[in-house]
Amino acid sequence: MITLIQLEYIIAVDKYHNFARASEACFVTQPTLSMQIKKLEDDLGIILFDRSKKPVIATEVGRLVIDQARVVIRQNEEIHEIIKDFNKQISGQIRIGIIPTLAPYLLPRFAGSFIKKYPEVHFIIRELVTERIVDELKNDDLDAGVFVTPYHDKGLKEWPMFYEEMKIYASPGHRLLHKNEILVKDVETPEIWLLSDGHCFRDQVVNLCSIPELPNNELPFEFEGGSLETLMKIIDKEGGFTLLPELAVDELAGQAKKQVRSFDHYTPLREVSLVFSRNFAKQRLLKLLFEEIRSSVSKHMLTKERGNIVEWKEG
Amino acid sequence: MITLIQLEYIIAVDKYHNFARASEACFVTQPTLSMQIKKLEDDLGIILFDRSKKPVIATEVGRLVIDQARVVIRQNEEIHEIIKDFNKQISGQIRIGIIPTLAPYLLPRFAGSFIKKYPEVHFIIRELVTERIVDELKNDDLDAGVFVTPYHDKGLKEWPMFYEEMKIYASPGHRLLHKNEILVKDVETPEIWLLSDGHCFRDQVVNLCSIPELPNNELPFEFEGGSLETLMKIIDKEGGFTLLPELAVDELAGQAKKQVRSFDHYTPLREVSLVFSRNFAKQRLLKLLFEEIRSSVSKHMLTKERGNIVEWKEG
DNA sequence: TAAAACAATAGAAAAAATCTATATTTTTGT
DNA sequence: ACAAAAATATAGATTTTTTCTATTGTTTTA
Repeated sequence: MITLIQLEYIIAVDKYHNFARASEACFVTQPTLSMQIKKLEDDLGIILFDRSKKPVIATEVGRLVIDQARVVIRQNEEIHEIIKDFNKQISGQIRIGIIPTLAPYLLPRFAGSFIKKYPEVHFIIRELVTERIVDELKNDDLDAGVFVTPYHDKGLKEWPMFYEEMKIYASPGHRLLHKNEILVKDVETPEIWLLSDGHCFRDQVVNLCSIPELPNNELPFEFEGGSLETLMKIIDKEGGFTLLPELAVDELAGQAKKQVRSFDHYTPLREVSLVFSRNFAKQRLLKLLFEEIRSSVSKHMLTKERGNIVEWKEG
Repeated sequence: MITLIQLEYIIAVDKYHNFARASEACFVTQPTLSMQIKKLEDDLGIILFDRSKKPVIATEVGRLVIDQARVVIRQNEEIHEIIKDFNKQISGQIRIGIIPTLAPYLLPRFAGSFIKKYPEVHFIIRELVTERIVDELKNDDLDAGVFVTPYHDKGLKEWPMFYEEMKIYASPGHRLLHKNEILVKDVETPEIWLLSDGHCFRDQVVNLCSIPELPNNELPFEFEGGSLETLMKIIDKEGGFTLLPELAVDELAGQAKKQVRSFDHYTPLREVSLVFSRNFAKQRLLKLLFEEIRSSVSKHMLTKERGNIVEWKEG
């Protein structure tokens, strides 16, 4: 059976008149290229290149076959062109609201590839807390929201996209990092740092730890903010710990990675959905966005079976 | 990277509107086909088939991509057409003489594929003993001969094609079959059956066993013939043994296979060549025939390094 | 509403492609 | 003509990919 790779290889040899240089151009080693060409020659029952002449030159049949190979490769590339053209037909405007604990980690994953794939779509993104997103959805100032569900609002439709694990981030040398088993009750201490009110992730942590209200009075100061990055920097300096969602943790590098732990025996998850007004008409673009976001996160996050969803809002 | 197989698969699904039947048509299992199509869809970043509808139907982009896939496949098949057309240019007559101990085993291996590949070549084959072939080559009644070399004739040119091992074939239950080591001296007995005079293989066996002349007087009757098949049948019935060339042995099936042994510590070989008159002009067809025959025998026979060539004619 | 048909998924096994190291052949320069 | 260099082929190990079997999860049909 002929393969497209083999055709690429013979085209390269025909171009460079030299197996070694052709193999470089194809990003493989010279034996790889030699073997594939030999295999193709055996399959076709003909000799494509006259190796006795240096530089190597195509045989009489080889010439004809290589020219046809170019046609095949060109027609194959046409498939990509067809898709690009088709995606250009997808046009219009889409206005998205996304919460601050997701935006910096999720946006870079799908925004670039989405706008490249659908160059005719005008894509507007605003970073807002959940409550604001819901308001604007209902006012029709936004087309869709990306936030943590279930939100329990009859007027909204939720398409769950993925499930993020809630992990622990502690200051270097913190006692939690040395425990060989971390349970939920281990984090039910006033030592925990939280985002300010209004951020659903704060409510989720409070819910998980089942404490009515956590006074921060053991900590050197109170923090009012919505940035996980800031929170981490404070913890590194002042000590203590917090919980972080999985996508934020994935970004960490080097030393910081070692300050992360998972809960044992119980995996708290937060469900992230694409949310829109129930009577929203043009769902086609949303469906494409939904697929794009899902394919941008790693596969294991697509299923909720690995843990338990933590609610943050009463139904 | 798109592969041609994937394109075949999507064309099949588009034809049958059903993954299982498409997979049958492609001679693979349904999961194989499903996975390859999924892989292609991921690579292209689009969905080709709408599986929610039964029977499955191509999506809008899917339709465009599948149509282009047909173009790619057709252009690829054109490569084979080009080669077929080219081979039609190869025409003319070629008259070959081949010895009786090779003809029945070697001819079926290359004759069919050769005439199919070069339909414009008129191919004439005659089964003759070496001496007759040489005569007719010199009379120009044959273009080439296939026989055992070296023949030591200055007027002839020999292209060695392959090397056949000489093996032992004994009647069922024969003592030779139970020896755990068979040497050349073990077969130097009058119990050995041979072809009649004029067959080079007889001379080779006599040469190998280094006995001036072997009287057959211990055997129930004398055999005059040139067919190894007949010889084997006699041995099965009357007892005794003979030597057989490798290609004849390869044909054996079931029980007969168990009556075959190889020599230990020493592997006698016979060299089979394509031979032609030194002043023969049109060598192009001969070269093609040479390649065709070589590619029809198994690879290990192409080299003489595994044993020792037995001569049969003084230089 | 149960059975049948169909496609997706998981894990193991088989096949194929690729790599490194080395041999062989051809070309080049003296 | 010969040694060195350049180019391609070959061998064996390793990695990657494909395919298979078995099973699960959906949708359709009766």
